[in-house]
Amino acid sequence: MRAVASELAVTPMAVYHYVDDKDHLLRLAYEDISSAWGPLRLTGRSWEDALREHLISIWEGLARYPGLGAYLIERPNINVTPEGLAAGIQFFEDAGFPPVEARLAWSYALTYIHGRISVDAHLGHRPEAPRLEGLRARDYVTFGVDAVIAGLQAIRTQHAPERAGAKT
Amino acid sequence: MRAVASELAVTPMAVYHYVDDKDHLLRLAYEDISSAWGPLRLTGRSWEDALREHLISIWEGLARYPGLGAYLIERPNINVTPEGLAAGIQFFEDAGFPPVEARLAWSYALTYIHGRISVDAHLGHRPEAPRLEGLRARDYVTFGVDAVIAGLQAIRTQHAPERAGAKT
DNA sequence: ACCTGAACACCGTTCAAGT
DNA sequence: ACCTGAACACCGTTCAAGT
Repeated sequence: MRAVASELAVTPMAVYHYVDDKDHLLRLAYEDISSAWGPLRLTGRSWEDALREHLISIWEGLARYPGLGAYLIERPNINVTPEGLAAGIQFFEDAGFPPVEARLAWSYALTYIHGRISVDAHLGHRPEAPRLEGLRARDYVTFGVDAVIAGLQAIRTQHAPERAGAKT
Repeated sequence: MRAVASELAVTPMAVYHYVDDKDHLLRLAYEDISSAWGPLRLTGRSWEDALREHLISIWEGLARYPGLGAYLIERPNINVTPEGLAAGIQFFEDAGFPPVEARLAWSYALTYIHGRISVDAHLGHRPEAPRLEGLRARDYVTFGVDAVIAGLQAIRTQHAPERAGAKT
C-alpha cells in the first residue's frame, strides 16, 4: 500500500479512496489480467489443446505481475470463483472425465500452474531469462504443462475404456 | 517471532538468543521434518514407487506444520539444496530420463507437491478433513501424485524408445 | 548463558480533517 | 470527490543492559 502510494507520489491514505484494502487492490489486478483468458471451454479443439492454451495464458498473464502469483496462492479463493470452478469441472466432464475425476483434474491443473507461478515469482525470473543449463522459465512451464496433460490423458483412459462408446 | 515468544511465555527478544532470525528458525523447522524422508533414491523399487513415496512423505511432513509449506514456496532456496537437487536429477537419470529431462522432471514433481502443500496450508485443511463432495485433502494429493507419475511415464517413453536397449 | 526493556523501521489501516 | 496528517496496532529486529 505504502509502496503503491509513493509510486503515485501521494500519501498512503489516498489509495484507500479508490480501494477498500490491499486484498481489494490485488483482486482488481487479478481481474484485470484474468480477462485476457476466457473461462476454460471446449470449443472445437481437443481438450488437450484447450487446456494447454489456458494454462499457458494464466502463466503468461501472472508472470507480468511479479509477486501477484505468489500472493494468489495465499488466497485460493480469489482466483477460484464458483463460476470458474464449475466451468473447469464442466470442461473435464465434456472431455470425458467422470464427475469426481473432473474436479480432481481441474484442481490438479490449477495447483500445478500456480505452484509454477509462485516459484517463478520468488526466483524473480522473467519468462525468457536463462537459468541453469540454459533452461528458461518457459521451458519449465512447457515441460510441466505437457506433463500435466500426459498425466491426465492416462487417467482419462483408465476411466473411458475406449474412445468409442463401449457399454462396460 | 512474537507469537513464538508469547507461546513460550517469554519476551520476543529471548528467541534471538537461540536463533539468528525468522528465516533461521524456519530453516530449522524444515530440517527437522525433512529428516523424515531421505534423499530421493532408486533402491530396488521402481522409480514410480520411489517417487510416489517421496512426494507423499514431503506432503505429510509439511502438512504437520501448517504454514511452513506456504512459507517454503516463498523461499525456493531453503528446500532445494544443491545436494537435494543433484540427487533428484540423478534419480531421474537412473530412471532412464536424459539429463535435461531429468532436471525438468524433478523440478516438475517438486513444483506440484509444493503447490499442493501451499494451497492446503492456506485452505487450512488437515489431511483427512473432508472437503467438497466428500473429497479429502489426501484424495487431491493421491490423484495429483498419480497424475505426475503418469505424465512423467509418458514423457520418459518418448525419450526411451523401448525398455530394452534399442540402438536408435 | 539466558533473558528483559526500550526503541527503531517497517507494515496495513482508522479517524478526523482539510479543499 | 479527492487528498492529507496524526495516530494505532502490529511486525521483525537492534542495542544496551540486567542476572
